[in-house]
Amino acid sequence: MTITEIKAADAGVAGVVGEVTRNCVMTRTRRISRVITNIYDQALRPHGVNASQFSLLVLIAKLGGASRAEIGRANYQDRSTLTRNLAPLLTEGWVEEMVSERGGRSRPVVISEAGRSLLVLAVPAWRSAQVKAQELLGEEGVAAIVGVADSIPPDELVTL
Amino acid sequence: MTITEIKAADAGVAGVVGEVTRNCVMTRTRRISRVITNIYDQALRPHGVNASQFSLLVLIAKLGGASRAEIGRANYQDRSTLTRNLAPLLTEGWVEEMVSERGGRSRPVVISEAGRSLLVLAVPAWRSAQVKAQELLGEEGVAAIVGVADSIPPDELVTL
DNA sequence: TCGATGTTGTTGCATATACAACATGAAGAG
DNA sequence: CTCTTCATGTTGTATATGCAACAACATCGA
Repeated sequence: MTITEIKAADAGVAGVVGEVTRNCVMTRTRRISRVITNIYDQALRPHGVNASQFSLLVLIAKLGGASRAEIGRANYQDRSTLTRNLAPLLTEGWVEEMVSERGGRSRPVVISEAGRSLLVLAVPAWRSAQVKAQELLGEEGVAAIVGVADSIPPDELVTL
Repeated sequence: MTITEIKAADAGVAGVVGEVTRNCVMTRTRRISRVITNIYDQALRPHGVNASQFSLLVLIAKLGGASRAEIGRANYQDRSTLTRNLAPLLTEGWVEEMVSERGGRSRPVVISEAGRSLLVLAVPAWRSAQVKAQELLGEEGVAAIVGVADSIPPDELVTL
């Protein structure tokens, strides 16, 4: 490699770094996710539940008797992730296996009485975190994030 | 618990579920993060690098000789997460330990020649994913996410 | 009825993420 | 110079995340 080529390559790298740094929405999306998740984690910690678990529990309550695969699709998560994220909720007794009416391997889950109690007890902490998050994101930011999330097509997960 | 109390509790839970479902920015932020990350993961896969790693490598290149703690702060990540996320990059040889000038336990890292090559080779895949992501997010969505991410205060991670 | 096909759940593997606790070393206070 | 304090990096633990491969079950076509 000649000096010229080395300089060209370096310029190439610098260009790449600048382009990605200036524009990458993946980097920013993940960054926002970490920061926001942290806010809710802190607020919910006293209740022994984390952000991801609280979120999943609400979804399960909303869907009411959905299978793992259905929950996964509703939440844009892999089936296997769902199976694993469900484990702590089952251990804590916030969620229960249902007697599956629908045949197949479908194994629907429902929120338990303990789960409902947790939601009611922890929702003030969620509200507090929500306020902080809204302050951090700003009005436009909140509107944009809600708008974007609520308009993701149901089958957007490439694999699944 | 009387029938009345049960109904009240149920109404309470339904209210909580509705409120969180309609408004939670944490749930949405995490959802967006999963979907967007997936897009870049797929595009970058042929190059043997994932979204998180590509992102981190660019950051390391941009910072040029930053310590783990500094990289973590720049990326709103815990120190320990940085140490661990660095491992695959070191294994692949995309990043190298520097001879630390600054004393203390500071252990700065730099991008290697192999790392620079990877960036140049993989950037077309990144661009392709970036286009897909922009289509999914929409112009406003992209603007909002960039604006939000770039305005997070440097010390926003509660713990750190 | 039987075989092909598709869905569902699980498990092995690799990585991402954070907290708590610890060891190390630097910098100041006295 | 010593003790305190602070920043840094690592490790143990727990969870989150997705892919690949597999097993189990349903359904449909021939």
